[in-house]
Parts: sequence; C-alpha cells; structure tokens
Amino acid sequence: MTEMKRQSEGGAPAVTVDLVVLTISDGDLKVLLLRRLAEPFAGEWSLPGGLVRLTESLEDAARRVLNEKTGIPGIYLEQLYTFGNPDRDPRGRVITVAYYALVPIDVVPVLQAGRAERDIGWHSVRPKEDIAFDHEDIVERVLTRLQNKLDYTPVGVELLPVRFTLSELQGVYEVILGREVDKRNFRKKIRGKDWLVRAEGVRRDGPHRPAQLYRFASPGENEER
Amino acid sequence: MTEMKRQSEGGAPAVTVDLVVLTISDGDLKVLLLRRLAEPFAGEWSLPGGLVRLTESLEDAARRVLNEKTGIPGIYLEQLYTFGNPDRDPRGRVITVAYYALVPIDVVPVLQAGRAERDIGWHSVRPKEDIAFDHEDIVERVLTRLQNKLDYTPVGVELLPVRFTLSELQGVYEVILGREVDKRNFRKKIRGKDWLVRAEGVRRDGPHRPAQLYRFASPGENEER
DNA sequence: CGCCTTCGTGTCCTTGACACACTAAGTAGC
DNA sequence: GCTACTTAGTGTGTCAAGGACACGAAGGCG
Repeated sequence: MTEMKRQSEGGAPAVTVDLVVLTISDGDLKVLLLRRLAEPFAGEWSLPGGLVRLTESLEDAARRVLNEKTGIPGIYLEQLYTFGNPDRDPRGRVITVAYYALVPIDVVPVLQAGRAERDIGWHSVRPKEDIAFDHEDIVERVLTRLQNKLDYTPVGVELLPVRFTLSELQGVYEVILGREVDKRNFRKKIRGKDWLVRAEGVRRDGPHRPAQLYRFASPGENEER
Repeated sequence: MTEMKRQSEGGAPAVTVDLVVLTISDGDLKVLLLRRLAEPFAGEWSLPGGLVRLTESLEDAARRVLNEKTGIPGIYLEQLYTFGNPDRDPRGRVITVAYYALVPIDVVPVLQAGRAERDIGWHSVRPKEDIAFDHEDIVERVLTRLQNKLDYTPVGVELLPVRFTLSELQGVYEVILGREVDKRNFRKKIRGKDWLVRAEGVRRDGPHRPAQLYRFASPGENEER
C-alpha cells in the first residue's frame, strides 16, 4: 500500500502486496509501520506495500517490497490472505495479497531505507493504534495464524538470534500467545519436539545463574538428547 | 479460469477467482471440473473460474462464478490461497484467488448450467488426472486444508444432507483423511464435541439394524447428553 | 559470606488418543 | 418361522500429552 499506487484503469483491479513485518523487542511483538505521506490517510500509519509487477511472482514481489521499503532481508515470508473488498481503498479497486515476515531481533537495527526516522517505526501489535485502510484486519489475522503455528512449527527460529536461551524462546511464545506459560511445562514440551540442540556457551546478564545457550537443529541433526 | 478471460493489458495483472467445489458421492471425495472449450489447454479439465469484477468483493465473485458455471448455490465458501506465478497462464499475467466450496450430496443433481453433460463432471480428487494450469496444486492444497480443519470444525455439515447417520459422517472423515478410522473412537470423539443432536427417525437401507439419524446442532442447542 | 535473582529440573493428576470385541436389530432366503 | 448375514451401537484399558506445582543450583553484588 503506497503512494506510488495508481488507480486501476481499464477494468482490471490493481494488485498489491502488503507486508506484516514482525519482530520482538522489549519483550513485545512489534509490527513495522510506515507513515503515509500522501492521501488518502496521509499522516496515518500503514503496512509497507506496493504494486505487483507483471513479471514477478507474488512472493518475489513481497520480498522486493520488503527490501525497497525497509532494507530488511525478509528471511521468513509466508502468504497470509488476500483482501479484496471493493471499498478497501478509496482510490479505486485494489486487491492486496498480504504476506507476513518474521525478522530476528538482531537484524532490526538496519531499518531506514531513506526515510525519516519519524516516518518508519515498530509498533506493538497488541494494543494496536489506528492504522490506515483495512490494515488492522490484516494484522489481526497474522496473530491468529502465528498462534496456530506455534504448536507444530518452531516459529521462534525466525525471531531470535542464532543462539538464544530457553527463557528467550519462552518469551517469544508468551508474547505471541498473549499469556504466560509455565516454565517447566514449556521446557518439557520443547524438549519433546527435538527442535533444538545445545549451543556453545552461556549467557550472563545479571546477578544470577547464567543460562545455557541453544540453537535450532538443522534437519536430521535432532537425533540426540 | 475461463475462455472469457482476456489477457491483461495496460500493466495490471488480471485477477480471477478459481473454485474447488467438493462433494461426496459413491464414498469418494469429488471435485467439480469443466472441460475447457478454448485454448489454452482446450479439451482438458479445469476448475471453474472467472474474472473478478470491479465492484464485487472476492467472495462475491467466487459465489457468482460458482452459480454461473454450475448452478450450485455455494453454501460453504472459504478462501484458500492466492496463486500468482507469472507463467501459470500462457495468455498473460493472471493472478487467481482460489476458494473452495463444500456442497451437500443432495443438491448435487442440480448441475449443468447449460453445458453439455460431457463437459462438466465430478472427478475423484485422489488419483487426480491431468488438469489444466496449476489447478492440480490448488486441489492439493484444499485437501491439506480440509484435513487440518477436521479436528476443530464440523466439516461434515456442509457435505451431508441435514439428517445423516453417524456412519455417513464417519465416511466423510475417512474420505477426507484418506484412511479408515475406528468406529468407536470416532463416535466417542464426535459425541465429545457437542456438534450434533439426535434427529427424528432412523435410516433403513439394507438387511441390518437401522441407523439413528442425527443433525448438526445450531449454536447454543448443544447443551444436552 | 549472605542475599537476591534467574536457571533448571521431577511428580502427580487429568485429559485426550487409540486399540480392541461383543450384542442389538433388522432383512433375506430358505 | 428359523437361520444367516449385515451393519448399528456400545465400554474398557493403556498410553502419551499437557497442566499444576516447589525446590535446589549457580552466580553477582554488597
């Protein structure tokens, strides 16, 4: 969704991709929003998006837009849903294919692709403020999707640095689920999945016992414990 | 996907909806296919589809196409996925939003919206024959989606007549999952869900004990047992 | 050396998943 | 009308998974 978007002409709807870029910081799940510079919704926050070019696949388009608008290399990218209500964009018929991307905390500082700092920023997904178009619905849907994926896929992979502690991983789960989880049960469950292996070293970050570091197991490597 | 579809002009991709219409007959899960009359893929089978009009929502478009092409009133309709590889249609850039519809056995006879009988038909989804475009991928994805939904939603509702026996419902599950399920466990699980209530009457259809009829409970009605 | 903080683990209980075998009721054929 | 056949319908026992729950271990700081 961008100011470059032209009203569709000649009978065909315009097709865009919109991106829900998520990361975790300050113990919260954050979505990347851009401030709209042009009408409609000038001044409001919106998801990064852009027109799909004729020669690129939808996923390529999503990846390109992500890179152009944010400079972030979208590691994990998945199609979410397609939104196409006729009145979702006041400029004309725009159908948008929404994707979501998960980026690890430690690549976040990149940001700012030639944009003033006040016009691009991370916003909590939870008490989400007003955003343009139907982007609130889109963010809503990502949350549900992520919550469902937690059970059967190691979602944390894409949101954490390569080495992390179990507490950090637990934090990811809590923030996505929006509730606390029991430490012991969490560790038991994770261990049962064979998703991770111990990594070298520990993390010391306070006056307390250091935490063992882990990393995600590459496929096939998980036959230990 | 239809012969009315024009190549996209003026830079914007064409947007269509394609429909995976499913029903159950002869103990098999069937998908509705139309024979293509024009190039490309003339003579091959394909999913019903059509262009999205400027003023209708995606779901409305899906519902309209379903009705135009098949005469079936799509009861249950859900968005599946959007397919947009640049080369998926040799005529030009066509992005298609796939929907799937479930229709009960007893509305099936309707069919034939002015089409020769040999050009429209139900085909088993399982050993699926060659079909045009990337429609095989689309059907594939529906199956996975349905299998996942079986656990937490009463999928059978949309594939059975209002009154049905537990064995019939079990058949729906088996055909979607592609494997047999244990009768006692199935009944126990279903009873635990509070999805159904006993209906009036029994079904007699052979030299054996008649089966109790059930129907799906309307929300709030399920406080019995 | 004592205190505080987080790390890290084991047990019990409840719940759901799954394997499994027999009786009940009706029709058809003799 | 008796027998044979066929599907409907039911209950128990086992095991795995998930939730609640409490305490010792390790290190930093004062």
